[in-house]
Amino acid sequence: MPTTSLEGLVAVGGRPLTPKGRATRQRIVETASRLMLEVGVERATIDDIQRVAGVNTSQLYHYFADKNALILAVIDHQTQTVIDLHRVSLERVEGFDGLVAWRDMIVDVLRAQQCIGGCPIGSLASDLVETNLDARRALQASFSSWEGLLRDGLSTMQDRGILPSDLDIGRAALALLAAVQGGLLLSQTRRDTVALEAVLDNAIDYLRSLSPSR
Amino acid sequence: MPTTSLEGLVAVGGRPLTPKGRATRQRIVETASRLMLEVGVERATIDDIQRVAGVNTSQLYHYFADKNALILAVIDHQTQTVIDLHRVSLERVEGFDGLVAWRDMIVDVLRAQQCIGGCPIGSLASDLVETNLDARRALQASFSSWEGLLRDGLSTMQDRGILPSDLDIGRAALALLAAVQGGLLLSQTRRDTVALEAVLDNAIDYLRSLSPSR
DNA sequence: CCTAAAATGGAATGTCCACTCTAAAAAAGG
DNA sequence: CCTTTTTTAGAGTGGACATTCCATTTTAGG
Repeated sequence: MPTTSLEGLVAVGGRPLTPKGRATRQRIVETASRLMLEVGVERATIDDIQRVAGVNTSQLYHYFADKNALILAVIDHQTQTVIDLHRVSLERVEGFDGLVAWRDMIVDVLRAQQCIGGCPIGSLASDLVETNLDARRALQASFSSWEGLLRDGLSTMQDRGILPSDLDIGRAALALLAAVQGGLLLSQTRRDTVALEAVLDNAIDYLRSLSPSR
Repeated sequence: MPTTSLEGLVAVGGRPLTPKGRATRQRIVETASRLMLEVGVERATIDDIQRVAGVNTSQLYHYFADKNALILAVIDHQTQTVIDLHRVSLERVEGFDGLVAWRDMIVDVLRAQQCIGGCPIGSLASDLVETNLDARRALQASFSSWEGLLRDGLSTMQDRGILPSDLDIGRAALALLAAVQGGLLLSQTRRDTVALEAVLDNAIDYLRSLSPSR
């Protein structure tokens, strides 16, 4: 398995990184992440990434064996970004207010970027699932973590009696995640947040309809 | 506006098509549609499409000015396919049974293709929204038609008193469509239909929770 | 300091890919 | 039939793109 145990701490060939090297590598990954989100994985050229990141060919290939390795690093990076963002929002969820705040956060983020770009993980998934097995597996794991965050939030609500104890939390979390993905894709296409708002509101209202304490 | 008024009836330069020409054009569009769905728009090479469709370069460029024109034809074709499929399923919707049958149809189709490929329109959208304005507009229209089909179904239910008269049908239709898209993307990534089933079931159950007659 | 390793520089290579061009075969239609 | 249009043939082109290679500069650590 070509897994990097410690992220971003080695270059090609397992060579260690100096602070400077780590910074360069980081800059490449961040630039690649942005470009791949903006124009897709295929259209984000190595040349483009080089130019925007301000590095040259050797630097890029010093830190990544090939474009595929860079793609996998981008997946890790975007997963980290999304998970961090949603963790702070979801770990405070103790009731429907928290869930609504989470919904608002997602909508606000999309609006802030003018409905451009969609989901950092979802768009990678769309680009890569059918043509890159390693990527598909990594993205599956990303979705899993994200789903886990949601499950934890719902679980807290369940413990507090806000959701029925016989509710299948895992399934509900998966449905919420799907709602986010679909809402983002539609909103990205339509360039307005209505679709995202509608699907998330309905998903949350559905849970509300199950709530015993209401 | 570069709209083709009558689909598939002219070659480049507005030339009319003989039956033979129409067949060739059709074969190209169908092959391109399949390949673009399977490997994405970028990776579906003109060469690949030629080889699989059994045509040569001249034939392809006789019917399509460039790859972009082919892409737009593929969008039209896939839209037609999806709309036709969902119309037969949705125009019978008069109650929740019909909605559930529609859900089952979507799940069955995905299962039949082993969760490979995702949504013919959704994956085009993901590939093209950020880099191809004409495509984005066309796909926006595709989603709109699809949404209209759903709205009609919900409207029938509303007329029959199965859904409350004050329900925002448009918003509900949009949410359902988003659920389909998100469910398909997740299921495609996970290679199982659970995500699609979960999000659609919840979306339908939400509508059920609003139903006066129940 | 001095040496080994890491980081940077950038030209060069070969493949892939969308698209063009010239020409011939087939079909329409008067 | 004979002319015009449509369809098929397929070699060729120029650019884009991922990757390689050789060389120099910078940093780490004893």
